[in-house]
Amino acid sequence: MHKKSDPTIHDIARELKISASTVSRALQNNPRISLKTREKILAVAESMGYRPNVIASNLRNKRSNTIGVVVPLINRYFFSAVISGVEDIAFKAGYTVVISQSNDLANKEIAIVQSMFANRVDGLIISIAMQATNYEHLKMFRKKNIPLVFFDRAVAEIEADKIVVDDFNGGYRVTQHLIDQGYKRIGHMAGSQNLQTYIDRKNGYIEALAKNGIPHDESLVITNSLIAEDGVRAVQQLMNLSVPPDAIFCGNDTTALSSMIYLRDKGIRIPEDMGIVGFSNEPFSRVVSPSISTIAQPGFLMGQKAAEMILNQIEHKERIFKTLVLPTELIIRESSNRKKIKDDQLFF
Amino acid sequence: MHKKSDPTIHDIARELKISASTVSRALQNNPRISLKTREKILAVAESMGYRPNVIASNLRNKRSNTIGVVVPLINRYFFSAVISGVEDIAFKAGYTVVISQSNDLANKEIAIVQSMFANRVDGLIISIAMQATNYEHLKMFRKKNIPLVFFDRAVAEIEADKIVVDDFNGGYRVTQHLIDQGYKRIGHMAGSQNLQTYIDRKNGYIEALAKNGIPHDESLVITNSLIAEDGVRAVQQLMNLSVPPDAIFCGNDTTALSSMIYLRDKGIRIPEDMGIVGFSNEPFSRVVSPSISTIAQPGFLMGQKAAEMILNQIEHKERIFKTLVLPTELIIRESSNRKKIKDDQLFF
DNA sequence: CTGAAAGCGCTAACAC
DNA sequence: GTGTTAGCGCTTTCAG
Repeated sequence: MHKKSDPTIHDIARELKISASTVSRALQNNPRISLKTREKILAVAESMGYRPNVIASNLRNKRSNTIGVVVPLINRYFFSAVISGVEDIAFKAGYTVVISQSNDLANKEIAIVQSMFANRVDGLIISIAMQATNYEHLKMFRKKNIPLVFFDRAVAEIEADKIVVDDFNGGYRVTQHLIDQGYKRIGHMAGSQNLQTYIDRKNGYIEALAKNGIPHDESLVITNSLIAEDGVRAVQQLMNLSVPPDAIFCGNDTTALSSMIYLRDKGIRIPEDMGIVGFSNEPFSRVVSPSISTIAQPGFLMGQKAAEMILNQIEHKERIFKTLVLPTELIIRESSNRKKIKDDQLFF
Repeated sequence: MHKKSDPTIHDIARELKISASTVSRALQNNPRISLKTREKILAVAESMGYRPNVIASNLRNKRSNTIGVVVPLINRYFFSAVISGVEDIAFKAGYTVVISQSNDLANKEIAIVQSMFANRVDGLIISIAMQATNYEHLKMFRKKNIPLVFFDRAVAEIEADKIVVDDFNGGYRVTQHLIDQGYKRIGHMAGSQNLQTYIDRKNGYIEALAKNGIPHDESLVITNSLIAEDGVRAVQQLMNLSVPPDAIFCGNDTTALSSMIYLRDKGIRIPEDMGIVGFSNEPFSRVVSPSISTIAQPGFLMGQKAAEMILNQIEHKERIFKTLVLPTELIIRESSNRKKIKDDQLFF
């Protein structure tokens, strides 16, 4: 890794003709070491360019001072905001954060989690891959009692700290909002029903319809992976129905946008002829035209909370698992606001 | 970290009444171990739920199998794309990636780099903080001969592998394009002139003006931190000039967008009255209205290349430092295309 | 082909 | 207040 010449506590000790333990203690500000020796040691350490070898220390202490974070995609605003929040808290607490992305693939997720285990992370913060169906790799973490926190996408059958947004409520409010705007036939583009997140969004949608006495029509619900192309395919399918919808609650902003572009190209006016609402409040949703109504999820906060939860488990051996449900916010923008009830300031 | 019960190679050895060294060798597929014993060992390891302790192995091997990545902001499309590229290559090569963000603050960058050194990363990939002015912390990496790769924002005075985009050419082409579109008085919003990146973009701008016989007017150039609010302030300042510009080459897409919104609110038509070009091809730039002309930087590719370079240094002790300049691409969209010479497909 | 032994750099009883 | 010692889990000579 480096030149062999990296100084160790033994080098410092030899230089000062004292023992390595004294050096070790001084470096940790152990009060048993006299101020004088401590200062001498610090001075020599500095002059030799000494840097503690965290690996050795970790081995000895049986901890890595490292928190693992696994996300489906780094390269997505919501997830990078979460990572940013985790990093913020963890760094301040003196932890290193290692990040990996599963690309939503079960196999990559398994490999990552095993590698993190082998690296003896002190805790794991994870949002599971859409494709995952088997959770043995995560159960192992639980079995070994390694702190585990799920965020956004949690596994119901595993006991752990969980932090999610209120997807049900989000789905409910989106749907209610569309109804309030006078839309009569509301479709839904749902994400993988393996994930509670998307189940909840859909259930919120169904519940809101029911509460308003609107019959639920399964042909208006399309389930897919919510990438841009899926949005186009789904909207095509919906528009081919004998009675197409006049509004669509899209499972995320990506599909909301791709649907919107498709519809616009077909000459369908938004929000006049068709209402569109997304989910996640991706940065682009406020700046596209028409701007996209959506549900804001507090990503950065979620990351901070997840980090706090895992630090709690790590440092206080907390063993009562909590599920934290963060509120969502309905942001009404142009794409669904045909009654012009409010105007979101189009600005950063 | 875990329960004490994590099995080690000694536990496996005891179980099979053989020595730990044999187990170690078998686990590494050392050919000196007979197939029979190897298989027995693998079977027992599997049944005991053995996972190698990478920390111990790293200590012994004096390497961490870890690559450090430092970015100004995780939560920015370009940087998260780079991270994604690094992660892609590093993971395949069996390395762990640890990521930290400097928030563009010099002090945080120093703390991060020192922490990464203490963690004995095998190499460091970094894009330096805008606020940084002192590079001692990075020189230390060089002195210790730890592989170092700069991407996007490099330090000229430090010898290392570097991978940048052709910012000069990018700035040049943006400006030439604006001239070709018939804009006569072109302003520039420049980023911190501590960073070569922004110096080059500005120099490209100046050179293009010169080549076209347009005198360079310093009052048309505003230097700031290129956050959204800076864009607004800068455009206000430019519009208050006795002869305001009729086009602005913004240092990034964020300021391009905020300027555009400000101008639109003032009733200035884009691109008719004012041409706007950004830089970086943030995802939103293609979907806003008008869509923003910009320079595409291949983030994911850059990350992959950076990872390849560092692996080369780590594994082949490569000591000839290269600077890789990736080409940029001018993407002409609505915000500067008043001659309608081409139409970028507004789609994913 | 397998084993014994030493040591990576640090920490923490346990001594004095 | 400081030193001695053992050991974290793994790898790797060196022997046989």
